[in-house]
Amino acid sequence: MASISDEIEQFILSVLSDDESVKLSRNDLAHYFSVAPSQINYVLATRFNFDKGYIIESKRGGGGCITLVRISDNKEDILPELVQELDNIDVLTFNRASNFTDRLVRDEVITKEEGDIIKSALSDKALNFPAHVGKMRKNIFKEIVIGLMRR
Amino acid sequence: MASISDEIEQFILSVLSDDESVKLSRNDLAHYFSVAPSQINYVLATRFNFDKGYIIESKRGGGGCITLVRISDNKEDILPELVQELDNIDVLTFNRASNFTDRLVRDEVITKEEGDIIKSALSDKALNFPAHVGKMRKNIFKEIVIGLMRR
DNA sequence: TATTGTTTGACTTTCTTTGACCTTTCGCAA
DNA sequence: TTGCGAAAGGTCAAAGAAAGTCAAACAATA
Repeated sequence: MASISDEIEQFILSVLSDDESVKLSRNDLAHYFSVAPSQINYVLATRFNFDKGYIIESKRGGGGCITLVRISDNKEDILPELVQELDNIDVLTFNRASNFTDRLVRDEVITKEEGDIIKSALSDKALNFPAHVGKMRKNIFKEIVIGLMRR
Repeated sequence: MASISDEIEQFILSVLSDDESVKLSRNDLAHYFSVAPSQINYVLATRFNFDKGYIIESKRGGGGCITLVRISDNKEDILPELVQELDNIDVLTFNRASNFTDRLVRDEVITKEEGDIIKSALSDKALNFPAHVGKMRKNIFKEIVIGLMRR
């Protein structure tokens, strides 16, 4: 017995088709399936999350919408591995972040210039604030990596 | 599903084209797009503000109009000016950081890809930690800009 | 029965759109 | 020359239009 969430999942998959991304209207979807709008969030959170290979972006307000992006798995699987690596650690030193970045440059996932930007963002100087430096740097770096995966 | 403000933005960009400035009639624009005249102000304030690299001048009364000027500083001056701007503020919202970044991309100081990395690093998601978000984002961004100056 | 997964709704946040009222400028008439 | 009215544009707050969050209620399953 398929739940309505399963149906919504199938529907979204069908409109996604072979495309790399789709724009969805949360309200329209909810209305179409006669469910609460927040159920769309539930479906996205459970069926189209990062672990399942998707990135969700959205904009609120008038003209707002949800963009669902399928992560291409063949391109660079260094990046998903890196995210997993980051998920497995609690804090990240600048040194380690720097090593990761160098590897991305060496493997031509990013340019040297882009690597430099990342190192700037993660430098001790950039993060000189009074708490949990390691955790937050990890956070930032993870976000940067996720951003790169969209290329 | 672009909002009408997005359409107006695109229209203005198209009439601006490669020119350094363009004269606009608020009333005509509003009438052309069937919106309230003040919506033109909204588009200018959100899409063509100083942070994004534009200056708005206007004259009221009969024959009055709005002049939109694309700031064209020397490329070498953009980054130092930005650092100074950052020194003058205490906190930096993501929105403002995003505007600054867009300008750097527009004026070809950085590539779009590099801009995306910066936005990732400065996103609320990346900085979701429990204290002084604004201050620290400013810090990070300043470091990124200083890093870019070394190129 | 305990746990896991689904559905709903109240409340929040963000961005857009509108309208009422204000200010500046110009041309014309007294 | 002054004053008035029309013709711009400006400001600001309220309403509207999305999407997000979170916890409680409900359902299914081990």
